[in-house]
Amino acid sequence: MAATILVVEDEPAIQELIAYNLKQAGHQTLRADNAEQALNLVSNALPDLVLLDWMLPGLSGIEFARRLRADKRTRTVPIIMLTARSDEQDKLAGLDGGADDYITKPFSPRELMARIKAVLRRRAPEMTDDVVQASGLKLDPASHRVTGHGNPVELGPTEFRLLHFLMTHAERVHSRTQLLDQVWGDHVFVEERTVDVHIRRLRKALEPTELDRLVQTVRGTGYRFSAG
Amino acid sequence: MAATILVVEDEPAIQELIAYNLKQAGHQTLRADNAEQALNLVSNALPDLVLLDWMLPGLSGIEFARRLRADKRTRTVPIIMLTARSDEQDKLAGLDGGADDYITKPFSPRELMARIKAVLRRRAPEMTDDVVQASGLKLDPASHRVTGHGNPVELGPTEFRLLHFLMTHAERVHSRTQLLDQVWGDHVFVEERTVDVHIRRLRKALEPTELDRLVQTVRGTGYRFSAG
DNA sequence: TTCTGCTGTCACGGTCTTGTAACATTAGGT
DNA sequence: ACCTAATGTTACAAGACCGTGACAGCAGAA
Repeated sequence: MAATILVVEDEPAIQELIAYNLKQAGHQTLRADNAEQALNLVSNALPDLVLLDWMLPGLSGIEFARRLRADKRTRTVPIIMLTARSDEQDKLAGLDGGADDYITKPFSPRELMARIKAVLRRRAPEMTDDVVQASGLKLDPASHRVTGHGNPVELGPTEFRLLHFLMTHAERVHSRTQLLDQVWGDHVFVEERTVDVHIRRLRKALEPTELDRLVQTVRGTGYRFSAG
Repeated sequence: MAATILVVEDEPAIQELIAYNLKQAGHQTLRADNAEQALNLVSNALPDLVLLDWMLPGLSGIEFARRLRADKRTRTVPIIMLTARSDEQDKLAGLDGGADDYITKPFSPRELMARIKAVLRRRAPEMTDDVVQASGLKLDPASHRVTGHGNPVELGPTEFRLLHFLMTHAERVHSRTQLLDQVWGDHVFVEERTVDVHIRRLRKALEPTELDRLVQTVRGTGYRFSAG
C-alpha cells in the first residue's frame, strides 16, 4: 500500500477513526478540518487519494472537489466523498463534482477500506500491494521482491518503483516527463535523460532472464512495458 | 495466549460463563457490569481485547466502543460485540463503532473462543502464544524461548518482540516507522535509527546459528523476515 | 551501594544509489 | 549512403543509506 491519503473531515471523532484505520492499513495520513486547510496541504504535497466530507464549515466539500479538478496538477487525484445521508441528489452532485466513489455515513471501517482499495486499484494501481506479473516476470510490492522465471532479480529502489509503475500501466507509452512525475514525484527537478539511464539499469538487471525485451522504447515518445 | 480480556456484560450468569471459559483458555479477565465501570478499568490497565455487550444499562455498548476508539491510548484495542439478535441494523452500527467482530447470543463457548483467537490473530498475531517457526528458527511465546536448529538463542526483551513481530509478519517489508509502531508502541518517541541497532543486536544473537540471514535489509525501505 | 543487563543515541566508515555529462550507437528521413 | 536527432551506454562524483562499535542513563538484582 503505502499511499498518502488526505482526510478532510471536520468532526474530530470521525477523523480520528478514519486516520486510525488508514494507519493500520499502512497508509500515511494528512488531515484537515476544512477545505482551506486542505488546499494548503495539497499545494505542498500531492496526496495519492482524498477522503472528503460532503458537509464542511466554510468552503464546501463539493466546491473543494471542483477546485482540485480545475487545477491541472491535482486533476488526477482520486476522491472519495463522505456524505451524511444516501440522498440521491447529493450522490449525483458528488459524482458530478468529480468524485471517484462515494460512501454514506454511517459506514463501517471495513467498507471504507474496501472502497479505498478499489479506487486505488482503478486509479493508481502502483499504490496497492497487489502482486503484478506478466510473461514470467513477477513483482511483489509487499515483500519487495522481483523474480524472472522464478529467479530473483536485483533492483535498486528507483528501478523497482519504475518497473512497478510500468507493469501496473502496461501496454501504454509513457513520456519521460510522465515517468518523472509518477515515479520520481511531482516536485522533483531532474533531467529528462535521467530516465534513460534508469531504464538502462532496469534492462540490465532484467537481462539475465531475457525479460529486458518487455521494456520497450517508443522512439520520439517514451517507454512502454509490454507483455508481448 | 496469555491475553488480558475485559468482559463488559450486565447479566451475571453470562458474565460468569464467559469468564470461566476465558480462564480455562488461560486468559486473564477483567469484569464490568456497565460501561462506566469498564471505562474505569480501562483507564487503569489496557486489556488486550474487549468483549462488549451491546445492550447495557446506562452508557450503551456502542457508545463505549466509540469512546475507546476516540482515545488515542485505547484506539488499537480489539473489540468483539455481543448482541442479542442477529439484527442487521445493529451489526452495521456495531461495525461502524469500530468493532472487529460481532457474535449473536446465544453463542457456544467454543464459538466465542474461536472468534477471540481469530481476532487476536488478525489484529495482533504477535499477541497469541502460537509457536512460530521457519527455517530451523523457532520462537515460543509461551515459554519465551528461541532456538535455532535446537540450540538456545539469547535475546533481550526488545529483540524478542522484534523477532516475534517479524516472524508473524514474514515475507513483508516493514519500514522503520511501522516497526516502531508495532514493536515499541505508537505512543513512544524513539529515533528511527534505533531500529537498526536492535536489528543488529538481533542478528548478532542469531549469528552462531547462521540464521541471521533470515533478517534481511531492503535498502531504502526497511527490513524483512524471510524463510528463503 | 555496586553490579549487571538493557536501551536509546551518536558518530564514523563503508557500500550502494543516483543524477549528469560525455561519448557511442541507432533509427529514419532525404 | 549520409545526416541528424534520439536513444544507448559508460564513468564518476556526490550523497544517501546502512552497519557497527562505543557510551551514558537506567532499572533491577545482589
